Amino acid sequence: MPELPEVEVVRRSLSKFINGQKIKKVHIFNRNLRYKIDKNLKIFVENQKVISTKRKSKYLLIELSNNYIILLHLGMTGKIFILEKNTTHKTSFYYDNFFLKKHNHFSFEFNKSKKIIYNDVRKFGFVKILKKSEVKSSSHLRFLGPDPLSGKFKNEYLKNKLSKTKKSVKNFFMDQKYVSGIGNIYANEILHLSSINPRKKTFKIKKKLIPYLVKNTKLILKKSIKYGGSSIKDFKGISGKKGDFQEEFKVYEREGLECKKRGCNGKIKKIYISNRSSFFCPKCQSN
DNA sequence: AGGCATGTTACAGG
DNA sequence: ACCTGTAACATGCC
Repeated sequence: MPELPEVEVVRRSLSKFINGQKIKKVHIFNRNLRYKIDKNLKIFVENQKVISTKRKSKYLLIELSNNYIILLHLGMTGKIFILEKNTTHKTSFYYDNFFLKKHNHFSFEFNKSKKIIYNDVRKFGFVKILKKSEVKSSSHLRFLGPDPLSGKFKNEYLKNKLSKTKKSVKNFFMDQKYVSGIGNIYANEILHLSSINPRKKTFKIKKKLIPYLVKNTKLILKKSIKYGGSSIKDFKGISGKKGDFQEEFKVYEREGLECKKRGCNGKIKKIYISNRSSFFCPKCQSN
């Protein structure tokens, strides 16, 4: 499910739900994730209050009152479910339903009728507990480039990096050390909006186009967040709500269909770049 | 049945 | 050193 917009959508609702709350109980159902869940998770987390819920790239960082951080990555299929009983509307429906679901890995209980569950079909996600002071230098966050929605991702930065690498522009946008948070879907969409061929080598990109690339990157990601993220396969927000940005896809998964750009009637093509499916319009992305 | 899938990481080879 | 392709991880969907 999760690239930057989906993780941000999750973060926003999660932070409303858990910030300021004390985690009374941790349950571990299945320790097998990308990294085996640390048995000590319980010890560090139980009886701590949630101070903040932040996002860095595709990672979620839950800050606790004991100066530890829960570092969470959703991998491809990680989901967080909110379970709240005694509410009049839909959330109560999810309560019993999701508790019995397959692929639950762990849960945090705030009180008898309020918990969150981490569920991950493909087990590519992980959860780690780190000292606050060690987070930035951790192997996961250490080499991350700027968040594309931050002020650091601007024309000069992109110009500088694009000129110094020989990758295809699509691989560049998916490379977390240059820009962090963009994956396959949004890389495709950003390049289409910017009329740039995904195979184009970064150093060959016209300098003139760089401000558009920066602008379009931010635009696509923000728009997706506004739509609640993309629900391909089965991404859902934490109380079970679907995102709608997939309706806005201009190229992703649109092989053979007509290009949606105004005045362009090209046919979307699917190719593989570094083994990842890539979609583009040969007519308006011939650059 | 086989190919494909939103992510990350390691390795081989050019 | 940089880049690409391949594979691995685990599971489900078409």
